[in-house]
Amino acid sequence: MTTAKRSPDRPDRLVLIGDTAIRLLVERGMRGLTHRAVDEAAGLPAGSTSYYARTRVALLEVALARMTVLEAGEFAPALAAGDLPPALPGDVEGVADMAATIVSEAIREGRAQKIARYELALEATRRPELRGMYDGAGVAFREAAVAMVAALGSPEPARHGRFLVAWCEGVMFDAIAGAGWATPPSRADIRTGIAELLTGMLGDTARRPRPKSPNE
Amino acid sequence: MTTAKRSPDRPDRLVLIGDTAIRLLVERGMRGLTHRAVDEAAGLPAGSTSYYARTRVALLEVALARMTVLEAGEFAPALAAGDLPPALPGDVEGVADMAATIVSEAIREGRAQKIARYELALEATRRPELRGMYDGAGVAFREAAVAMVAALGSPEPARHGRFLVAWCEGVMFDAIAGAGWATPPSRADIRTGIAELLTGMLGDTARRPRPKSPNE
DNA sequence: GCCGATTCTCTACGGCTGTAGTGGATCGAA
DNA sequence: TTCGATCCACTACAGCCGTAGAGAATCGGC
Repeated sequence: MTTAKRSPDRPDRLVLIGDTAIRLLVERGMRGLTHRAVDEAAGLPAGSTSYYARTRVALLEVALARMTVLEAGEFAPALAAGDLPPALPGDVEGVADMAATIVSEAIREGRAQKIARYELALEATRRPELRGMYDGAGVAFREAAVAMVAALGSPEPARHGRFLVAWCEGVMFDAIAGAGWATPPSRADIRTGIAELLTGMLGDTARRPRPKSPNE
Repeated sequence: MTTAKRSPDRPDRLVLIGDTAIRLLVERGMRGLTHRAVDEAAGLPAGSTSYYARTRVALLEVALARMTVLEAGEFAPALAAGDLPPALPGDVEGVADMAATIVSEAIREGRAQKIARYELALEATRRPELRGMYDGAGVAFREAAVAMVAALGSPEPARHGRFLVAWCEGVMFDAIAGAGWATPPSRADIRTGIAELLTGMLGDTARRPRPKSPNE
């Protein structure tokens, strides 16, 4: 009942502040994100951001909360459509194809959002208040990965899901903020890479109990 | 001849400033790295950092240069000892073992340094001056990875080397700054994961030319 | 022992930062 | 319509920031 009533036509100020904070984080980094800069960039009256987010950590929380919503919105269609987990025990290619789409788009259209996310991840390293919010944000995505590798027949879905996500994160970081920024991998390369990773995970223990060398 | 002569006993001020800047980057983030903070944290007379690094970007360059030296020092023993590339065409386990050691140590003892590196990578996103220096820093490491997978028999060493490094980076980021910070993977898990990735890479194209589905 | 050049210390300055408080505008209930 | 409460715009303030320059200290050649 404290913040329940708002006129529905006005795009909630906190959303605007959150979006602008994310934009500043991307364009100017953590040093460029200030209360006054948000006011200016968002075209808000001076002091507005300082009112809605009284302290700096509150401002970071607004940005992180907004980013959580944005990221959830990205995966919502795929998750809601029941596409994952694909549930076909051997469909490595299908999973690789879908994951490659996500990663490839994250590198290109989603580049800015990823930079903001990295910035907040680093900040969460030093601010316990942000840690919980950050960790909670990607939990649905990570659980989907675990469910997916489990459906593929992984004998260790927890570890395999975690490493699958880590592979994707590493490719994204390299392409967005790392040395690979100038030559981001093609969607096809990513797809092949994920397929190789999955094949290695499933082939070693699931399909072949132990014999390490191929049969010929 | 401009900066050639220095009394050899004094630990070069720039090294001390660089080390301290890295420490501040880890402990307080980009907003905590300031000329005055370095002076104070390093016990230098007020204004020293501002003299050695006249501008802010100069200070970041000092930190990045120092980090490049530190990281080179870590891999120097292994590289100098001729351990890599191991050069045995099928020695997946050996390579996985060595890489797992590097990653596992980076997560634990090297955690702080990695945080500083991420911080600078993000900054390089916005500062072209830092970009070249950052990209050049890890080039030896990445080339070693390419040489290694080539020695293992990879038909696409460039792509495979890149993705191997990306996998490692992803695992490290997750364990250091991501949601996996509370439960970092064990060295054994990392070793297994790398072995799976390499098996998938080499098995799919090298050992079997084309037939995509298993033969049964 | 002297002196010019280099190396360093210290201080100044305009500008930006986080945060809090004050007073006016707006809204819903009576 | 009146009035209390909420929402918001604006201002104040103490402190820290990057950067530049003036002068002291130190060093090496003579």
